[in-house]
Amino acid sequence: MRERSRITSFDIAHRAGVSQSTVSRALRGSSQVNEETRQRVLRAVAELNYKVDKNASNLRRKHAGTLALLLSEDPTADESHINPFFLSMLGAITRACAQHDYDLLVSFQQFSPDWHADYAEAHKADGIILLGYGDYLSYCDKLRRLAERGTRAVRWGAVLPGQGDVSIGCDNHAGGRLVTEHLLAQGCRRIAFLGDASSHYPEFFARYLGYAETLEQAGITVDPALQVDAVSTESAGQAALATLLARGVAFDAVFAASDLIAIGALHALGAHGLRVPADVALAGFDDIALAGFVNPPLTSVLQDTQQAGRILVESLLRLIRGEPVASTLLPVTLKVRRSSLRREAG
Amino acid sequence: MRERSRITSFDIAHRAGVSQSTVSRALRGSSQVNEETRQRVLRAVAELNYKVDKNASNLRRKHAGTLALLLSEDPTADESHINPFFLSMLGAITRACAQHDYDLLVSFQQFSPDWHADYAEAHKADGIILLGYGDYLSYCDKLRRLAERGTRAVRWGAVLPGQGDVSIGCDNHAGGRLVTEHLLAQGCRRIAFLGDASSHYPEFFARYLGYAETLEQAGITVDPALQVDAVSTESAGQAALATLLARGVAFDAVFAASDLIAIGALHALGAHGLRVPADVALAGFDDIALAGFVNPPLTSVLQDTQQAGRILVESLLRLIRGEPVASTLLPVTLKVRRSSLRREAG
DNA sequence: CTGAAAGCGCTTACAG
DNA sequence: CTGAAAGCGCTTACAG
Repeated sequence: MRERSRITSFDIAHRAGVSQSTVSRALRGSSQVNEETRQRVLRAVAELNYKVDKNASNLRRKHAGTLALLLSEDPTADESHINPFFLSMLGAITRACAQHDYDLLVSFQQFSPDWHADYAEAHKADGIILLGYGDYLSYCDKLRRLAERGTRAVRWGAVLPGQGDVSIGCDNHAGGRLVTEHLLAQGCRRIAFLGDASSHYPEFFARYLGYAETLEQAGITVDPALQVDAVSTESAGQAALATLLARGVAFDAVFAASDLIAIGALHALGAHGLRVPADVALAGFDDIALAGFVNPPLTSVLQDTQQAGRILVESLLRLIRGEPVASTLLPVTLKVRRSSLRREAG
Repeated sequence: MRERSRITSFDIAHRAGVSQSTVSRALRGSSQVNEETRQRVLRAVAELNYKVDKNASNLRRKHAGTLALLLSEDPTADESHINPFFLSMLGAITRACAQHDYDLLVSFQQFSPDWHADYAEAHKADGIILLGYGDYLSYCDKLRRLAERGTRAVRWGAVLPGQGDVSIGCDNHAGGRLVTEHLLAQGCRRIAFLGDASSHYPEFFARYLGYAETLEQAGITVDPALQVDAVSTESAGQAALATLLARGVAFDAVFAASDLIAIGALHALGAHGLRVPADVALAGFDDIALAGFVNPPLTSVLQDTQQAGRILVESLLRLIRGEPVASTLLPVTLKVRRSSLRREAG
């Protein structure tokens, strides 16, 4: 495959006038090597443009030096339209991996149904990061199987009490409250919720619970007719809003469980001649880049993906080192934009 | 790191009652192994849930079984806001790698300036895929250095005559023509171009040349005051449109060199009280998912990312096998949406 | 068709 | 502080 004969640690040893073991020690930063010797080795390495062979090193150390990222999106989602929220996470995870000198292997679940076997067990990766809004219950037993086999895994998602796994997630419940309180403060009283609200989608469900709780505390009865299921895509958002309209119930605000749903809803509202925010206030969740660029700009809940990515990687590395790791619940921030400002837009 | 002792090919050999070499042969699909023996091996593999150790296999075969994807965005781009166009490519590339049984290592250039050394030379990957709108001239010599060291690389980008490398790109020139012809057909005569138009950004430049050529063939003189530099971000698009307005030149259409630029421009137009398409027709390039969801929906040029990803991977694999590989120029399609329809919207 | 053996390029006890 | 040697788990000539 590679025609020019490889430079190995023996070549370095020869050039530096030391043994191959010393080269290895010098390069791995062993403290028990003379500083002058180390410098000689480092010079030879630079001159010959040598790089340690990862396969050999990893084989010997029984360590892959690699984390695998498994992204499982809703089956309904078109693979070419991955949720931008995940892209943002991917960037953060990639960066965190690089900082810890780990490689990142990326895989999309749709393409490899047998991922639990493919990955961690092939010893390609020391651990895996699970990302995705897939049905939670449906992969609970996959998670269990992974754990049984000693595979280290962390996941982005709902942080639920009594979970055996390590989850990093944002405070969806608080996010649901923030949005709902804001909409109430704008004078809205009939607030629709677009998004699945069941234990199959615990993140959406927590947002829904925050919404429902806030309404009740404000003395407003939660109307089931105002909730419509939707997975996190624009088309699901469009469809959900159409369903809502078809029900003929009155509503003065829409709280979409994700920005993609909100953008779909925005589209559908416009198509039905409803103005945002004048007729209907609208808010989403995730604060994807796009949220600030739709018209009107979309009120949303910011999750700090940079921090999330870092914590996912660091938690996994701790797990790999056998250290105790707890789940983490990250705070959220409400980003108010024009889509929900009825007072000004009146 | 991994407490439970690993299952190796020796365990399989023992259980199947054959030698370890036979296990290896059976698993690599060697034709010189008895079908019955192979079945016995396969059964033992299934029972013990064995997986070939990639590190050992790759070390022995001098083969990484991995491709590296290097994404280099504009330095100005916020890392959390990667161009969705690239996400779409990433999906396609991941899928193509999986189909060819290669792993994909992902890296973002901002995080590792010395990528040319880090990657291919560390023998982590058999070859690399370069993705990104970075300054072309500035990495021409990086490309040359990679080639000198025998690194296999393919890139997504402009396909220029006389390039020594393997590039896969879309027909940007044709795309520029399509957009411009369409805007002319809508009755526009003063069409601005937002995007860098120099050899530093050959893709944008090709789009610009298609634009300029079409105008001239229509008897319209290209006015340099109507071109404003912009890299591919929303904020650059906003800034470019502000610059255009500040120049005080009249324009009835904007052709943005990318959808992100177009969306930034759309934002800025709205802020200045200019209606799209009534006052200004607008078109972008890339046809990202978002293009259909902004208001009004954005006319754009579709590049087939699924096909592009597949061809990038297949070209690289051919290069790795030492087969001759040519650059590929992919066709584009104009997607007309409301943002450019002045006739109807007039 | 199958087995015994060498070796891929490292890391790390073990002995000095 | 340094070297000689074993061995990580495979693949693949080599010999039958």
